[in-house]
Amino acid sequence: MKYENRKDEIIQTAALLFKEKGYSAVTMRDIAKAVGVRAASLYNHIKSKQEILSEIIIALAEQFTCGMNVIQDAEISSVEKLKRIVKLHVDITANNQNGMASLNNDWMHLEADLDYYLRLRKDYENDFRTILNEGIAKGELINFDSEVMLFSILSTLRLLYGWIPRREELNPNYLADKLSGVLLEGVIR
Amino acid sequence: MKYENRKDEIIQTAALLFKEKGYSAVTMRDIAKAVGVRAASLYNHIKSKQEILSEIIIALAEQFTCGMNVIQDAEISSVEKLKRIVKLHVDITANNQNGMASLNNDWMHLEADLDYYLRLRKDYENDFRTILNEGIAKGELINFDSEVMLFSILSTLRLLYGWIPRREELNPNYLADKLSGVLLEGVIR
DNA sequence: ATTCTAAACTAACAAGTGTTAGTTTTGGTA
DNA sequence: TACCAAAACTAACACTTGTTAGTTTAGAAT
Repeated sequence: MKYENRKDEIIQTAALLFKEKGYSAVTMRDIAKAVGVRAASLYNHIKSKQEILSEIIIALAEQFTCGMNVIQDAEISSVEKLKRIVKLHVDITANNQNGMASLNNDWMHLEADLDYYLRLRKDYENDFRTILNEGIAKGELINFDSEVMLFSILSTLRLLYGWIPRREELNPNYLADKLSGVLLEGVIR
Repeated sequence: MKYENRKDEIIQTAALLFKEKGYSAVTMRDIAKAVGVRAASLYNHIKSKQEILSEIIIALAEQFTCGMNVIQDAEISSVEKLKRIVKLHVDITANNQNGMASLNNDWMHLEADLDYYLRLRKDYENDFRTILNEGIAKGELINFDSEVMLFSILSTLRLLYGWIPRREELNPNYLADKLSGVLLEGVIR
């Protein structure tokens, strides 16, 4: 059972098209054709093109917020928290590669939900920053510029969506492990 | 002297708008208004909207190709080559933040030059891969999955464009140094 | 068999798209 | 001053956009 219902089918189909061409370049007629229906029929299930984008992005942003809250409250080392963040990104991305493209590239086309999205993203980044600074303070992490560390790790995790699909043979646990290794331990012997 | 001529002004202005909303969401009338002119007047300087995108992306792609060729031919260690790649990205991005957004997000809207762009990108990635594999073979780099290493480093470098502008106080040498540190040596003490 | 509702359809809209044709303005050179 | 080309302008084009109105179809419940 690939889709829960027609609305879900429309949203998932749209997410695929948004990933390939971006939100603005995809028309309601494109989505309709991919679903096998006329453009006007889409409006029996969704309110607007905007609503499709919002449902894709907000659902994902809330998954990240939720996952981060769990990690933050766990009583584990800072390094372990970083590993769980990597795992969080790998898991969410593996389950929704197409939607992650919209989250990364089309968030600025949100209208009603733009402020809400920006708040979620800012909070997420602040939580991430806090974990890094705690790790530095406790001596678990090298005392590099924590902004550079945040940017470096997060940008890799953000582009996972365009990379995972090409290596479907990999299971998420293996990938999260390897990625944690490279991101946290570096590449120099 | 900010612009070489009016064509250059149009292209740089367009690049800024493309970064903010994406190629497809920016209209010729948007570009014209930002330049301070009517849309039809743009066509005295450029052939089409497509041409603007091509000039932005291809110029940058060729800079990377050129830079990579120099690095590849240098007689230096693999680690030193990686550091020079980081510097290459920092320098090009610092000089063209807006254009880098198009290179990353709007390349799929290229038409005539799409194949050429894809070839340049593929060659660049292959050269990068070769440097990593040589480093592993010579024992300079940890024997991690080289595809994971390639993805991890390159994805960070690709998103520099959205991050550099927020820290204009940093000079490129300092940033390249810090970034090389985190990317190559990791963050764990 | 009849009813009814969800969901498909056709047709059309007003606004916006990239681009062209033809005309006027501008500012340096003869 | 007269000229001329570069570059601005106005007006319009053919087409595409998201969306709505009104109608028909399909299939489950009575």
